[in-house]
Amino acid sequence: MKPDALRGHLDALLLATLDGRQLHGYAIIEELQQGSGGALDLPTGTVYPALRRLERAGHVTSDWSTVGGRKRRTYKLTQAGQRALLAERSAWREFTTVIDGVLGGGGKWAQT
Amino acid sequence: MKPDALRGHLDALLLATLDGRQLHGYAIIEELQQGSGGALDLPTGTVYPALRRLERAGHVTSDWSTVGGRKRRTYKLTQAGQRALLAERSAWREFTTVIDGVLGGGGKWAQT
DNA sequence: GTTCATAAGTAGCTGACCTACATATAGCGT
DNA sequence: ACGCTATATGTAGGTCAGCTACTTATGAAC
Repeated sequence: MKPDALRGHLDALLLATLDGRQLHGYAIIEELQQGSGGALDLPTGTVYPALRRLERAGHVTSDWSTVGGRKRRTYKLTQAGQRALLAERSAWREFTTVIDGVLGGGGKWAQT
Repeated sequence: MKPDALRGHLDALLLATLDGRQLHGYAIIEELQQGSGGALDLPTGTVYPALRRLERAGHVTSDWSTVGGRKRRTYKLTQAGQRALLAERSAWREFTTVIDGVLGGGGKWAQT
């Protein structure tokens, strides 16, 4: 998959990954990798700043913990984040519906 | 719909709109607007440069014509453009499958 | 004669995402 | 002791697609 097709949809992926659980950045990356069958291999330089953005936006909060001597910053959704996730999901549905319409039936075939 | 969710998918829309017919830029914009039920309202500053990009890439060719005293640059797909459209369609399908997986079933529910 | 619809275009900005790098600990092998 | 790999977090800087705003031009309507 071309790397920046994600543009504008990364937040949705992160919020969805954090839905109902607490994860740290590194774990989120692995989770997305596995959950997509290897199709999503997000670099840390993409994910960490994105999580900070989400935190600044109030959609997630973070806490530090130490596991096996290593520091982790674990994130979880806020209530605003939950709401944002719902919004992202419906925006995604609308988006795919529109594009599907053009790509599949918006052209010359359209037989209404 | 948030304006730049399109990033990376505009080419697919333009190629699909031109599939099997010749259109000029202004008509493409209107076509996309109608074909999407008003959801897609692309500014000319987005579409014209994109068409030029596609022409540089060899995916479309353009010819000038004059209708009612107004000059139009009409575009049509090249064979490479046809191939590109097929590629864009399958990339789109893959993309939505991956994101749908994460957004819908990639999280805690995944009950495989 | 000015306003609207049609038609095409450029200039400049923004910012999300990428690439590449820096930092640090634990554990393993040698 | 030393280096390498996996784990874990982060920053600096660049790219470039798409956006905003503007310019140019014709024909029709008023």
